[in-house]
Amino acid sequence: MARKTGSHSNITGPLVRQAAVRLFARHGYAAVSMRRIAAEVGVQAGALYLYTPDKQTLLFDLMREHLETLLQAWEREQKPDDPLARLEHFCRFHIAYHLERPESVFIAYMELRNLAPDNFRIVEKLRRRYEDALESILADGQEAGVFNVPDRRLATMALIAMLTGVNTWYQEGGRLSRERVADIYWDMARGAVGA
Amino acid sequence: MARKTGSHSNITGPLVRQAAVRLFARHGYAAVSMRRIAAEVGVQAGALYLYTPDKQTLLFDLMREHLETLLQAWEREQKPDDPLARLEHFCRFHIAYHLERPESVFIAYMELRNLAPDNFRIVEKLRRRYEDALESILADGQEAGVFNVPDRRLATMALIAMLTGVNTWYQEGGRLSRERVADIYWDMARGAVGA
DNA sequence: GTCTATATGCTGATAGAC
DNA sequence: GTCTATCAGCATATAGAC
Repeated sequence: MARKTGSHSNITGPLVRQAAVRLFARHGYAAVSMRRIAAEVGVQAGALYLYTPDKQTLLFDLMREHLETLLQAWEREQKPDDPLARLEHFCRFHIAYHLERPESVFIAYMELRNLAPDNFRIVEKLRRRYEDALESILADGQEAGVFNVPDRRLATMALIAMLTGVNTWYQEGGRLSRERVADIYWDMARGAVGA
Repeated sequence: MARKTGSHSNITGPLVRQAAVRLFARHGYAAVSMRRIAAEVGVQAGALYLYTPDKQTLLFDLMREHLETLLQAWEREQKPDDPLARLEHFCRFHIAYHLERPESVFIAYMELRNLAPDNFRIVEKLRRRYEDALESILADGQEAGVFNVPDRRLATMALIAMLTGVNTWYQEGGRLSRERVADIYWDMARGAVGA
């Protein structure tokens, strides 16, 4: 059995990404130095470049991974047939998934302007794919006569903004449980699409 | 008549703030240097310190002024008596006001984490006053039996997130006019509160 | 795989000439 | 009111020892 004595490549790499997520979310990409990320991990700054070619790529990888994981999680979900039930399912999934990883969500929304143009295009395409998942639910419900949505694209953007907004104020152990929050938001979402 | 020949104190000051708004909105507070702001204005970096004691105060002043102007504008509005009409009025005011100054709105939402703690508290108090304006409309409508809102605070946050979200996708001269967007969003807001 | 040392350059802010 | 020059510090990234 080969044992990589003293080798931490499979440990330090994830630690670097975790530290970067925490620090980027708290202080912003531009305000966080590679030195600070290294200090959080417990290595020197130079060692970071074993795990990422540069700071920009580190940010891009975090955002891309976040969105790809989100899309995979959504695609794996068992979806109901009924449009109304599917919309409810989406709302509850969205809130639960986003409350579970607030730091990655925050970065994915706040650091878009710090992406290099090529990276920005890729990330935007992934985000659009997620938005389209909701939009197709609205389209089906509209066709079935269950929803009343004058503009599907606007309704999509409005609902996602509303649902993601939970992340800006929700506090663990606060006045309301996640379950209760999801109940209330689903109620408002249903009303918003005229169902 | 005293003429301040060569004096630009009443011109350069506003130019500095305008340049800071544009650059902070586009690249983020932490990513913009005082030198770059100065270059945008057409002066040297040292001259900026005639108009602001430091970079942090410049950011704080921009955010405070934005929120104070928003609050003043809202307080000056003629409000209808009927709760439903008042909610519609708030929705249309919010969208119109925010679409009119997207850069200041962006900064006020994105740069909170770059405020010094004392400044943060002041800005948060101003924001809360604006949120409370909506919350009191919801309270009145709930009492009058016009709305069906299980949690007023949540509904407030949900509606503001939905309405402000317009700023993230709206493009001047795009597919829809501001008027049409406001119509559609008001429709969704009304549905969300069960009216 | 991690370290120290270092290059190259930009940062916020100040001093003093004009 | 604006300029130039400058301080002290920190940035990203790389080179080479161990």
